[in-house]
Amino acid sequence: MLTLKVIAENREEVIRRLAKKHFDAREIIARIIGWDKIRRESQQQSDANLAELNRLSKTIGQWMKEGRKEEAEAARLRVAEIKEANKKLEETKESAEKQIHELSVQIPNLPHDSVPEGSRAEDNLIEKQGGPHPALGADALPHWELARKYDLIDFELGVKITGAGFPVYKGYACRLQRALINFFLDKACEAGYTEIQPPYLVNADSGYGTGNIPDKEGQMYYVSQDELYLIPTAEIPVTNIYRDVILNDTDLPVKNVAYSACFRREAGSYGKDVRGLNRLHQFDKVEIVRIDKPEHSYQSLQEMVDYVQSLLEALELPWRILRLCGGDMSFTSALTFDFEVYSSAQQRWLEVSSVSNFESYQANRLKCRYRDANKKTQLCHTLNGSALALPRIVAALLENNQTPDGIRIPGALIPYTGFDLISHAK
RNA sequence: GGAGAGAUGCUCGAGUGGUUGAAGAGGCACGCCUGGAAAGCGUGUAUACGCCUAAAGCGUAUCGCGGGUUCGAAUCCCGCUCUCUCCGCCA
Repeated sequence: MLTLKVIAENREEVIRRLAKKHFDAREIIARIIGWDKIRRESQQQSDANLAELNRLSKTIGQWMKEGRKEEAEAARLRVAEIKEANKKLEETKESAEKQIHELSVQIPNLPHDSVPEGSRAEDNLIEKQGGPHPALGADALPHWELARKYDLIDFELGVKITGAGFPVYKGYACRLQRALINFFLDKACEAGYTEIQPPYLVNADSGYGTGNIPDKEGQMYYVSQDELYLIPTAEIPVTNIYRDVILNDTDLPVKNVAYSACFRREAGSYGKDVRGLNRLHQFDKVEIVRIDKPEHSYQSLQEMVDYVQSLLEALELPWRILRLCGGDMSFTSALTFDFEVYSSAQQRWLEVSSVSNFESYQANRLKCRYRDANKKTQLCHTLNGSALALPRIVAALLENNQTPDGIRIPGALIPYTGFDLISHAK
């Protein structure tokens, strides 16, 4: 969330910038500032009272020793009075703090100045594109047909065991997935990321820290017996490593990478969007996370974008990078680049990665700070990106690389798969 | 799951009702010393909020978390969480 300081000191600018996200912040900010006034006033009075109380307590102790009973008794009565008066003040202060907090979490992050205007996915800006587009015949099959043809993925079996959106991978598909995970992890380690294996279930504090709670609470599976959430992305546990942590400026940028299974309820999705591997309740993903100094975070973002691009090029897939418009960005992001891969048989672009700079928005919730060169603590910037999510990569690999002889494996993956062609069920 | 013990600052560790934000040691930083280093000596070493334009300074809160007793709580009482040990179970 935005800091109170930013909201209060740059009121008009905040309102102006949030308009790009189609969020009218005027009223909510006015309310926050109103509560802040109440908060300050009640704290000032309350602190003054407590100061007197502390003074009196010490004096009473002194007087008791000296045997000045009557004076001590009078002071004791005075303390009771102050305490009674302070009760109300503290209640006022606490409720003001609560209001400020509840209102603050409703305000999305400020979009970066370079975020394009727009409200829908069509308004996103195509930043860059590349990769080979295969020339497929009219008889090209979508990946769910290929999955059946080569007995790679059994969607119906998943329905039987669990439900829709939980496919069962078999044989070559499993090898391909393991290959991709290892390939992505190896590449990230080569690029200087430290590998993390995080828990797949997180508590509410962690969900809150990254902004998934309360905003996207309904998208997470919840284990009520233990009050834990299944992670929709490794971003949550990995970023929360740094919750309530003060880093040294020499530690930054922190660069972590984690593979995890991801679980998403995807409530409200339907139609061709969810066909085959396009949208699943459980999938695998390798995620990169960075914690950085504010002045360096946009360079980090660029490095992450370049890195993800290099993965797609190594996989020889047709890709494009979108700079998301204000209306299509997430609540918590300041600048997001989406990566899409062209799924040639479906003839549509599939999102395979989303790389974002959250600036200090998450860090403020996480209380993730660092000590700068002047030993002052200030909020870090957090960034993350998929590098990469598997299912749509698998879909695109199957579709784009289909040949009459079978499905060709890109060269970079062959050392990991141990085969270069999927030509029959296995 | 059952029984017991514990949770103090960057770390270890003292503290069982009164200038204790907290002894002592270690670590770290800076300074002195040295040709250089080590040793030694000295100084410093939490966070949040509020007051102040800012700094300095001052006030308040914080000794796992929440509540209570008391003029006064790290210290007493209650609840919760977590950690450790033993038993049970188990990849």
